[in-house]
Amino acid sequence: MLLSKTSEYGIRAMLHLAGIGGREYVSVKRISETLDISFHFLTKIFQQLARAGLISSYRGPNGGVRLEGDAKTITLRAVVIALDGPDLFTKCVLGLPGCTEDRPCPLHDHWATSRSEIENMLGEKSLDEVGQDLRSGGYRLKAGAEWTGS
Amino acid sequence: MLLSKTSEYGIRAMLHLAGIGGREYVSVKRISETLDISFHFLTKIFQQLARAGLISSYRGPNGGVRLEGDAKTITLRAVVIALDGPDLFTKCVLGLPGCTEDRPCPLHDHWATSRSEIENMLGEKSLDEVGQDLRSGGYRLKAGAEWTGS
DNA sequence: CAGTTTTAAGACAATTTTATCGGTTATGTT
DNA sequence: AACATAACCGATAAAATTGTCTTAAAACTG
Repeated sequence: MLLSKTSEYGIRAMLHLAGIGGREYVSVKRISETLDISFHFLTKIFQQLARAGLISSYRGPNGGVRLEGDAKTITLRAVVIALDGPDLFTKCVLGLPGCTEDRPCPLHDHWATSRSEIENMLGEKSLDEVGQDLRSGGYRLKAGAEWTGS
Repeated sequence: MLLSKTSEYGIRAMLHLAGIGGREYVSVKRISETLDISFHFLTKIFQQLARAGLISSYRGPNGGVRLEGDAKTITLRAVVIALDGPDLFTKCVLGLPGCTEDRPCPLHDHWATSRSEIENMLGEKSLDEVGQDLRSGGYRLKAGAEWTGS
């Protein structure tokens, strides 16, 4: 599995926020119900994202979470790094410590290519852009739903 | 993490066998010591690979495991599928069931590209070819070793 | 101020993955 | 036949991941 459940949920939630657009706070409860994700688990995920500075949160009535700063500058790559850590983009595919150009594993170069392909996929598009895709319709963020942009 | 520990170990062990070349049986104990992998764990991995038909095994003195059939036809893709299952090559990157062209997640197309890149990396080269690379030197399969082809 | 809504945070439980251990069975050697 | 080697197999344990619950703390409402 490429991504942990934590990252899967986190990405879906962040894309959902991007799809909504706007700067209002959205309650985690609401998001968890819309996307069919465990509320308490999602809460923790947002706490991590808040510590990483990717969202801000607000307590009390009409509180919730929202994308922090400019959605144009947030990438999925940053979300994955905040939740799963940077291993996917840095570690040897065979788990060998100190796998470098000098002392490579047999897959070193090949994996470097695949990895940058993945890094591109997650890093080239901003959350804002994907949000626009979502609003244009035709995409979904949960099982069985046609669209979950809002 | 792209691959499970099981697959990481399995690939390293299979590449090791390919690097040795030849048709003799090599004991799992010996392999586990050479590659610094838990013996009992590696035993189980080879059992899975045997059930998948990628290796054959032989009990008793001078027994062990060896690549089954022609090393030219075995790919790392087959090893990963035997150990981790086909999910990496089939499932939605966000874990959404039924994510298809018709009803895609926002990453569907992008992931399809990255995925086939990975599938290529693991599927285009045979174990035999990587084995030759190993014998030519300069690669390693364990932490801290210069070369573990034999 | 009391009560409600909502995130924050930590403890706890379940599940999956990773790893270890011990005994059994097959095979070869003496 | 007795012994050594080595894969096979099931049970167990440790660790990481995933998920749940409970209590706090903050913010609003009346």
